[in-house]
Amino acid sequence: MTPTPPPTTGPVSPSVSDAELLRLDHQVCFSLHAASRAFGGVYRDALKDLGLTYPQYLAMLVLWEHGPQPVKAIGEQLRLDSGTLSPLLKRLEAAGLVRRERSPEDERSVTVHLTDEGAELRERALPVPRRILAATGLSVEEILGLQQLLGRLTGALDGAQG
Amino acid sequence: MTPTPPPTTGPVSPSVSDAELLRLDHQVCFSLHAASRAFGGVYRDALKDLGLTYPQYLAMLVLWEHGPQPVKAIGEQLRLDSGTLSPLLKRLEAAGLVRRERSPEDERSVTVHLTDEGAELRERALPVPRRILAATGLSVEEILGLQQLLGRLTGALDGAQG
DNA sequence: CACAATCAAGTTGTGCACAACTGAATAGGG
DNA sequence: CCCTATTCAGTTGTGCACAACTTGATTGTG
Repeated sequence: MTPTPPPTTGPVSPSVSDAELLRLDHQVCFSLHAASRAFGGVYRDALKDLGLTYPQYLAMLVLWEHGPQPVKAIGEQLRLDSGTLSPLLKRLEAAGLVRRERSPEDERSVTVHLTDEGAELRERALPVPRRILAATGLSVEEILGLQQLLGRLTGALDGAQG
Repeated sequence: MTPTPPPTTGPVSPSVSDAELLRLDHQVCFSLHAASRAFGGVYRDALKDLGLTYPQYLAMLVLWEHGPQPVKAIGEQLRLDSGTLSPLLKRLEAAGLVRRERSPEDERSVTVHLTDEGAELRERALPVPRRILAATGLSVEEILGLQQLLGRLTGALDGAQG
């Protein structure tokens, strides 16, 4: 019955129709979107006691792991620009967790430091990941596989546009 | 003050320290977050010509697939509440793609219909998924596997809290 | 019937994401 | 040395996500 639908583009099996892809696509993009927001919900609960949002927690992870660094470096690790980071870091500063200082060598740059309070918060954050990992219901192996696949995916998508 | 590493939860290998998990966790949550946003960027490009954002496209997919339905039903399929959907649908209505009508049977409910213009937009959206799929650099099999894993993940996370 | 509980959609307020832009500082080329 | 281009952080504006709340309709129970 199929008079061979148009072989529009390269690597994708051309035996699948556009109309079918519109549904498959629904599933893929939606699955990722939903998973990301479901993660956000679980983190919201886990981080409530710490007074952090999920992206604020990501920023704190960077500082806990790698110490004081400029806004730009944090942005590169989280793939966020200053339009997102500037207000986020100001909120962390208002909460007393970080300090922002103009770099003396380069007056354009602002270095973000942990305060004592911010450094101490790490202790209270330590049990969070185990809680999250348990909530995923996945094995460590599956998590690692997912991570690797997502890494490849992000690399390809970033390369395609952006 | 536990000298023994806490056997806190069940399925997670207790041989991994909290400190290591704090880094693993960084990778997992971050990978998903980054992948989701990378997807958003590619969709942004692909949907620019259609004048749709990514979440607006998701809402249109639901209407293209399943026809007119109440706001609540759309919200259940996209896992979005009225706080997100109400303004989004108002923007789609302002763009002339949908119409919203109070249901005569239940005056609380608002049914969302496609306009002719909204229905026609589907034709122009047909090539989008193939473009996205190509940008992922993944095979259809990998996509399906990812989808399935993400579905399990979302189910577990939604069950854990939310 | 009356009235409390529930339900749908919408509103408000906070925070994130990102494009487009501003302003100040620095680096580089003539 | 000057002047242009680039870089970094920040600001503005739009849209999404979600909690908490409001409003009006419906349902259920006494």
